[in-house]
Amino acid sequence: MGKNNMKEVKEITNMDVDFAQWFTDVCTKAELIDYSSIKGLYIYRPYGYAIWENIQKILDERFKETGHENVYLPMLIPESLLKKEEDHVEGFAPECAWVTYGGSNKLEERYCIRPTSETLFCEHYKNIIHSYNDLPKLYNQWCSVLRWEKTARPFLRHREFLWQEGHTMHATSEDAVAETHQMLNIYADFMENVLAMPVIKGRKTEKEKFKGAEETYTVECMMHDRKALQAGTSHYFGDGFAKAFDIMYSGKDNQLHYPHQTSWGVSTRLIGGIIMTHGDNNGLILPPKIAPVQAVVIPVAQHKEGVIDAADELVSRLKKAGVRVQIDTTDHSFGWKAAQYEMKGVPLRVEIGPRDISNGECCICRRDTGEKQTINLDILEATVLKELDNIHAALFERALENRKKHTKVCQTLDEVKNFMESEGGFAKTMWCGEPDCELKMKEEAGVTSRCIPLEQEQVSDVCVCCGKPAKKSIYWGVAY
RNA sequence: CGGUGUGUGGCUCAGUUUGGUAGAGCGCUGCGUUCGGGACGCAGAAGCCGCAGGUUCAAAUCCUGUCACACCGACCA
Repeated sequence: MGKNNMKEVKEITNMDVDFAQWFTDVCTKAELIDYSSIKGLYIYRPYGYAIWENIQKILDERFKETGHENVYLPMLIPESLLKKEEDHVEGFAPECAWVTYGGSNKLEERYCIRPTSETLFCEHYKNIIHSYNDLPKLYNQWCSVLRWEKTARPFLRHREFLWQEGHTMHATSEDAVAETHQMLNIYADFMENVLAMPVIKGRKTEKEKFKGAEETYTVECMMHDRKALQAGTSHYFGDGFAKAFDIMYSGKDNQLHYPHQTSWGVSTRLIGGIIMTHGDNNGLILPPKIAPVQAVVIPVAQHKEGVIDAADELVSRLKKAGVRVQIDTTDHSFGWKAAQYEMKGVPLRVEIGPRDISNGECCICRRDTGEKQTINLDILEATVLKELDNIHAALFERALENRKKHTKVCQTLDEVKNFMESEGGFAKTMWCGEPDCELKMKEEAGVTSRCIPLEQEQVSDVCVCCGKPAKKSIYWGVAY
């Protein structure tokens, strides 16, 4: 192992100085995103979109393995349809964008550009669910949705963003609850084992749950700056929507029943999570499993006889081994290329120059640690594959360390306040369950409840806020 | 939606106070020398000064309006 030869990139803001600026610098300089002429509507550039495609590919496989089918529903929702479920419309109406003209004619009824598709799925389900034989319906849709947010940030808060939304209908509440948990677990597994982002699985409080849901489950992640990111959600709806939309099926008992519903989703916000979990002052660091380019081959002194050929040989060998690999034969200097691919977070850099060629070697450099090793060409594929695994493990470990280091068990509100003011992170406490206490935590300590973790731990006997007996443990933090 | 700040070649900005030929660095293109951590020389291209009105002989500069972006709040995947 060689020494760390990386040097800090000048063009991006230091993350310890201004994390928000560092984040936007990475988004634009790593060529993930560009601004469009409308606020909150961003252009996903090829490199950024490729990350999303890799996320899609892996998640889509897992959805299909668990029996889900992809569908596509319209992008416009008639106002009357959106209004059918009261809580739901109350939650989304303030941020809807409306289509009011068709050509040059004003429409009889205005259409909302979907902010989410529960209502459309319900309208459709009403048509196709009649019998217990029609259940379950396990549908998923990959699409974009529109929410007219007041503020916008790349990946974290778009007005239009890409996501998947699963919408399922089940004969019994038990089945629906099981589905809700199954999908939460798929998300958690995906985030940890593919994105190398450690998650806390939990349930949202009444205040934080999705409008119209009976229960909202969440996977919460801690970013490098110790703020929380809700990385995915899974909702159990009970039969509320079914009742509002009059969806019924005949059971084996020849009686009419309401089906029970779920929905679950993750969005391109995950990319924001990846950036803020793994990135450093040299730019992006991509988890190998979703990196569009897993290894970049850089020929050194490429004008010299045989160098490009030797580099091409490495590329085709790695391709054959299943590695997503690229070569850079542009005229930029070696140093420029090294910095460039660090900025873009490519997990491994493979260097080969005249000296290596005569020794039958090449040099491999890890993005996450900067460690370099010179290896015999015989073990090229094995080393690259092994190092990609090592990088994944190291990224996960580092993120987990960060979360552990900045999670504190607190007994009193003052303790939470001090913790948030001094270092910040997740405060783990007991909570009595009263909304008033939750509100007070926000007012006094500036934190919102992140989740009631599924893995409960009795860290005290009384509520952190009011001091009354409490049975639930809960995480608090500042959220994105 | 409130507070603050900013809009000038692709990027970072100077020029605005005091109106008078559109500037610099980086990047880009070409040629040559370089090539194991952001190389160098020479030559070149590139701007309706965010947008719309107004004042003036004359506006990047003054006035009015508007749009966008950034940060901080309130709201949110």
